[in-house]
Amino acid sequence: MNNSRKTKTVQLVLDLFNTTDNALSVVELVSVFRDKMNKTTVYRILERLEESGKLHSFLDKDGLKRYAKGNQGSTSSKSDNAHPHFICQDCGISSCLPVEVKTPSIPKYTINNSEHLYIGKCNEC
Amino acid sequence: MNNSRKTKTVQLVLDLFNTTDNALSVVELVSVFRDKMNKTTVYRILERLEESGKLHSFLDKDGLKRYAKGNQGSTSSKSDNAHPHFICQDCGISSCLPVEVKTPSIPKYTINNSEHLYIGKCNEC
DNA sequence: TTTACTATTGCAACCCAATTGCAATAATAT
DNA sequence: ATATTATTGCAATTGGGTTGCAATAGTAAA
Repeated sequence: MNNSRKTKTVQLVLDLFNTTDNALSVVELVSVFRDKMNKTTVYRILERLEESGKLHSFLDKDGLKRYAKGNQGSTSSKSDNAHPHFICQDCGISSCLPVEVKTPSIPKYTINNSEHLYIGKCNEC
Repeated sequence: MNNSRKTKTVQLVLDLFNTTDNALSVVELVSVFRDKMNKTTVYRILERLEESGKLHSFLDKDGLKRYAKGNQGSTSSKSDNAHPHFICQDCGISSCLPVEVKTPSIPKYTINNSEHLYIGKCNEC
């Protein structure tokens, strides 16, 4: 049996992520859905969509949580398919970069996971 | 003239950072200096030490601000001397990794700054 | 020294992203 | 239809971080 229910609110969130590949901050999402659902609901839906691998998340340079399409792990091998995230210092748009990131091996350290954030200017700015 | 004053509180903070190369979270520092100075003072001293290049900071994977010795920029060429930061998933210890990080060039994107965080196990754990 | 100037600090209040408890609601299986 | 329970709304709370302002204490000049 499948535990997840197809609610209208979840569908709204999925619909939005089907229109963009950008990484959207929870703050934005809460605002976007201001009239459609409760703030707490937004947080919880995103949480579930990440757990099920439909979205992945990271913290941007302001410590705000952002979500984007796709699965970046939740499985053991999170570092295998790690990709950098970009955020434009001018317009604030954020996206996943389709680039391989190779984790350096450090003596005496085991690295299981990595986060890479690039700050700069996008092609629009 | 030098604008910065040698206060007892600043000296306490500097003394602590002279005993370790680790990256300490502000939360830890506020707790450590609980009886010596006010929370706000800790925040402001760290801010000033970073401005003057004696410390540098980053956000860890929980979004907590951490400070460690050294200058990671504040000048224009922040990405030039960027180094990754490590945090142990077991004991929580965090440190700067003495490794070069090369920023990939992405078509149509200008990257001015980058943050790299590795999560894993330190040699103690 | 003593005085004047102002950087620094302490305190209380505040900001805001994120979380929690719980009752009400609405999917889904039978 | 009905029972079950995942999901939601709401209000309150948590916690890292910030701000305003008066009091305090370095520091330079007299």
